[in-house]
Amino acid sequence: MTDGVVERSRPRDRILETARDMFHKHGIKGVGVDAITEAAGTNKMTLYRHFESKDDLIVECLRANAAKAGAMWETFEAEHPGDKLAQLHAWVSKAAAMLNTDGRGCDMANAAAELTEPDHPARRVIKELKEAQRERLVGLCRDAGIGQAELLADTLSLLFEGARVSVQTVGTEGPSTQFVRMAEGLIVSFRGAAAG
Amino acid sequence: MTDGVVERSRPRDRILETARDMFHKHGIKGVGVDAITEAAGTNKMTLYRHFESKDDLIVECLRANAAKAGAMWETFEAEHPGDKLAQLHAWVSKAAAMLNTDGRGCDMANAAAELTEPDHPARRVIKELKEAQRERLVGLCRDAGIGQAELLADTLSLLFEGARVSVQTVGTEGPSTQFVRMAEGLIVSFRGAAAG
DNA sequence: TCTGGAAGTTACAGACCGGTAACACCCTAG
DNA sequence: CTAGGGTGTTACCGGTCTGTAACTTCCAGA
Repeated sequence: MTDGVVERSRPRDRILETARDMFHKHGIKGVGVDAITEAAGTNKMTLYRHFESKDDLIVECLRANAAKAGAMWETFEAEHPGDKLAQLHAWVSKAAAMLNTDGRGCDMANAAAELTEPDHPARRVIKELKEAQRERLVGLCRDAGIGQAELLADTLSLLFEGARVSVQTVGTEGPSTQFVRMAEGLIVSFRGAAAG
Repeated sequence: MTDGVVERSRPRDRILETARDMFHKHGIKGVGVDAITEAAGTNKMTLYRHFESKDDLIVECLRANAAKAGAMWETFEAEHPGDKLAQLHAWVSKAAAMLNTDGRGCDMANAAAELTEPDHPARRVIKELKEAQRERLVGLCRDAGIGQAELLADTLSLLFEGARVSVQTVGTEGPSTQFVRMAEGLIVSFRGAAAG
């Protein structure tokens, strides 16, 4: 009933995919390894043959999420080759779509909220992956010819991040409905400013 | 060592205060009722004489947090009586200060990330309290003479919310450093626009 | 066909969880 | 002094958690 990844793929892949889905939906501490392996159509021993611990599995899930998010950027480039400004608009559009289709926030942000131990292995990879994402957005803004690229990128990412948690707390009818208008207005405003 | 609320106050107050602090620091599922009562200098039975369940305690903690946040607004009015624009700037300043002094995000947002059950009692009070906070900020913007008060209030709250999760994921040196600049720029921009 | 490794099964350890029962205590109001 | 309510103490329940041990089954490749 709950399981959906019982296709015949390698157990490790099924576990990773199932864990990603369940962590996303129910939170990390809200899902036990037994539940993951059962939903993945396998068993606990197999999980512990492929992952050192639950923490290790968490880290791998976060990396897999980042990889999937990274693939999204390639579609922007593929759909608007060379047109960095169009890719930036595509980012806004994609972000807005995520707000409406997914009531849960960013997996990394949610994980950071749950895993409070300062030296938890997930914390350093969260920071690493978030910084990489920021670099990417800054680069896109810069290549789109925007002067204060860092400031725009940071503003956009803060808005998006805030919108995701807003969806999680008050739902899709809250402040997040204004996200596109805010983001597009900012881009216009930054493009209007001195581009050097 | 960890406990700090062993002053002689009523056990219920000590439990509530301690739980607020521990939930904030370690997350909700990261803290057990035993740990709370021990840190509060009391015991589990006393907790369950004052609170129906852990979920009930969570709800009361969230309400207490909101009450404390509400008190903050009164200081704005007290320090800038009648000057709504100054109060808005005070809000920005206070928000920025929170970003630097508290590495954890908003308790309600964190709780929403952890408590994923759609009908969890905490979810409805989170929504209720967040909506009340939004109303308050919208009202302040409107009273400050800003035309698109809702849009500014939503933008500011999304920025702040995003900044808090950013601090939680990448630390205080990330995009959140730009929060004040972004917020003040927005206020200027909105004041420049038609105020009707 | 044989073999070796991957995967499945069962059972368990040890800890922690939320929540309750039964009882002893203490302190204040009458 | 006494009665009673709030509090503290201890022990316990049933469940869940991560992680492991020992063993069996299965299947692909030589």
